Amino acid sequence: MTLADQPSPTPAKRSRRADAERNRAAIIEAAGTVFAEHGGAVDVREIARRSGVGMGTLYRHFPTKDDLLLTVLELQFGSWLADAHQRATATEDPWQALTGFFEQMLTTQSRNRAVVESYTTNGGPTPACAQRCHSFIDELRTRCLDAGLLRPDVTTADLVLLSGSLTQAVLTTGDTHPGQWRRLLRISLDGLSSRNTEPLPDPTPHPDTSRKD
Amino acid sequence: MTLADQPSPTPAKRSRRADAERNRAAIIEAAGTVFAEHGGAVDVREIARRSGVGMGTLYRHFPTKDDLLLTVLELQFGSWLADAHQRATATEDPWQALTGFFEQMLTTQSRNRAVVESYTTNGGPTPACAQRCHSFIDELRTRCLDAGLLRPDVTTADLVLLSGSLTQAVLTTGDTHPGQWRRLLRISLDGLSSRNTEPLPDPTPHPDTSRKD
Amino acid sequence: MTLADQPSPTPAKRSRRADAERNRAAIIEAAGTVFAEHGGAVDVREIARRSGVGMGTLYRHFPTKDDLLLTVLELQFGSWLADAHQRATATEDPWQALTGFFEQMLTTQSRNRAVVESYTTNGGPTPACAQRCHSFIDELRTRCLDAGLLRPDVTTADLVLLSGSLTQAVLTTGDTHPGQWRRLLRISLDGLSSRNTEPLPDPTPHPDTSRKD
Amino acid sequence: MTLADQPSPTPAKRSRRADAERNRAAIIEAAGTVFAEHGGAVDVREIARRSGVGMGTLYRHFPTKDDLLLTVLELQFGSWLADAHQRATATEDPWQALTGFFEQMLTTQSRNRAVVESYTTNGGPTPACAQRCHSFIDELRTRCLDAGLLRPDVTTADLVLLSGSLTQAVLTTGDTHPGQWRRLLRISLDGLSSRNTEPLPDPTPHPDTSRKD
DNA sequence: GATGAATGAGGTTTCATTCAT
DNA sequence: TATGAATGAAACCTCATTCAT
Repeated sequence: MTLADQPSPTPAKRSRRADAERNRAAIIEAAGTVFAEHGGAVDVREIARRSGVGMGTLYRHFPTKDDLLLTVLELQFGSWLADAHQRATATEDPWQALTGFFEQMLTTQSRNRAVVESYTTNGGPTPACAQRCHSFIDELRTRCLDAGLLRPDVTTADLVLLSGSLTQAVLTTGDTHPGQWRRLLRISLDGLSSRNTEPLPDPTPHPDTSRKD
Repeated sequence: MTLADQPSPTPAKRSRRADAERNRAAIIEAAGTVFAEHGGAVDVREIARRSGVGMGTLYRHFPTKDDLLLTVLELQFGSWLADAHQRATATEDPWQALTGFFEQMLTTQSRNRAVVESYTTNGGPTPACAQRCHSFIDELRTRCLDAGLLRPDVTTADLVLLSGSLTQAVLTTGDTHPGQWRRLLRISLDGLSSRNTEPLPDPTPHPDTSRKD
Repeated sequence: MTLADQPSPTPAKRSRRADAERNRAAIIEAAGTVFAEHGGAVDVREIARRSGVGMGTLYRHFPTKDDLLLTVLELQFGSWLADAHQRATATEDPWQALTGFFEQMLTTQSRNRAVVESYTTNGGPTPACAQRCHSFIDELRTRCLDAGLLRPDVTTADLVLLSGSLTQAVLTTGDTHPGQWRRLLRISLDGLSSRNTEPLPDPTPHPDTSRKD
Repeated sequence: MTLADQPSPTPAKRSRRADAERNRAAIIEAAGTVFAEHGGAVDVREIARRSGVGMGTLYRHFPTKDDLLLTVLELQFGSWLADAHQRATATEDPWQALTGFFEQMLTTQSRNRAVVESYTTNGGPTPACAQRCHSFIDELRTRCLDAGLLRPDVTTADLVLLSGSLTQAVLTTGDTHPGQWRRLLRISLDGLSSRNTEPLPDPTPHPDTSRKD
């Protein structure tokens, strides 16, 4: 594709690999779309059809439907996180970085049923993904805290939970009220700002301070 | 089969009715539990087993699995809404009423997979349910607005969306971090308070300010 | 079908069960035939077709293809062993009892691919079956030994192994040379008789008496 | 690809041939092992993997899985028979020759699932193989008969059948009771000896002397 | 009206064979 | 010519729904 393309010294073995790789990419792309549209319960055949390969090819690349789903989710998650990282690094203002992160996350994962399902079922595509996401959000949080912009007792877990929660909202309103989630995001961000001085409730509430039932 | 079969003057038809009603109730109760535990994708047989009736009986009362699911969701939703109404009426302070509403909603719908799924898929169990919920929340909003406690441009749709969004968070953390969602709720409520003066973004963004794609 | 058929006092519940039982029997019968003809690797659909039931019915009665196979084998084995027991008890002469046992076994299991496969793979349909068979053969052996008719160092394991071995021979010649296995049986029985006085080789041969490779 | 590719005066075509022959040998060797271990139902890929060639190469040499299986069986059978022949020729004592033949057969074909399967399914790898085996056994039989060591009415078919039968026994006990089949062999051989004077039953029993069923 | 067995389309996965490189 | 990815027809099994009793 680039000018530097080796015209002939490439061994034959390579060209086959390229074809397989193209198929693999097609499968992943199709699966990404289909899973996003219909969730993880779709018929595998739909993916095979959409990617233009036979069932056998699909199962050669991914030994199990679940493997395919996980691979797709991890890839989507990975590329999203990479993008998020880059944007955050490029943004001077800590609060802007945090805001931008949420914006991008919700824009990207909007309409992706499989991703939202994964949040509901496993708290994220994969434990590893969840961990990476946690680390990244922790950076954003630290930056905001150091700048005195974030409520001091907001934990990373709070922000992670907020992400998943908003993701759900985006999916819900995706088709009908496209822009509405931004309002919710603003509300949440305002609630996160250091202007709010009251401490957040203890995650493990004292039995005497909580109501009976 | 014998004459003694009808011990009371009640005609046979009526006793059938009572029996049928009891069955219907058993089915609904069992379905409520099972759908809440496993989501809408459970095997119908599990419900028949748990309710102690045969498949035929179940399908006599509910012609479709989906009918059963909807009925159950509507009933659960109805009783929840009635309770919410009563509590709200009994609460003087508008803000307390709003807060209590969210608390109760999230406490009740926590761990109910079917309800959360319904928010994701259809924005609520039923259009009718969504409408009733909307109306009720509108009342709470109006009370808070009149008392000057709520951000003036918060719409009812915003609050409804927030409900669904938080519901998701509750389900996610239900088993592992039981109390954490209360922190998220506090953050959101703080963001809703009238202390926040900046206007919320327009739900239907102007074409010139939004990006092309 | 017979005159004694109860016209009505049979409760409804019973009749359903009877139908199901008839289906179950039909499945077992069909499976018995099909497995015997084609071995354990046949398509389950063939069994469903032959028994006149749908796939679901088949899988309601037997949760797994393997369950079905095992059930069929156990039943066939059980009825065969019961018959064998009865015959042996009815036979005075110990040697005749032993002979008759082999005759009946080989006659019955002739042409049954699944049974022979089970001997090859697991040494019998089931550990339990193998055990019962072992016990029964042990009785026969003891009777012959006590009468001084059997080579004294023949073990029950030897006889069991001989059974499986001959079974194979029967299957092989079943279609082409129907009666030939009887000659083999006679040869084996002659080899088992106490006329043969030389001791049998030790099952764990001494390293010095065995050849190098 | 370069001129140096042809170090010897042999034309390129010939080196191809050599390569192809090496591949064919590798396939046969691997297939022999794999079929012996797992039987004829193994995945063809396992053979390709073990032989280090691609699927295409495999199918160029053997147009069908069954062709490969048959070829392998014939070869194994051929080399086995050649060895058997040589040993028999080298053995003076006829009875020893017969005994040695069985010993060698059972030792060699022990643990070879494909061979045993072939006996069950087709009475041997191939009609041709069966024929050659038959001829060879016939020689052994004649020698023993001439020496007056063998029961006079033992046919070659009897001995062939006995071979297949014992083969099965060997496979069955191969892993668990390695030496036991030798006891069975001894019993059979004792039954074959001319000490046994009673005539063997007629292979095609007269309808009047045989029982009705 | 109740029962639960029966149905069969549809889902995931395997594997002998072909074909583009 | 060798390669191994691609193919797709089964194979096994599930489950919403119907129906005979």
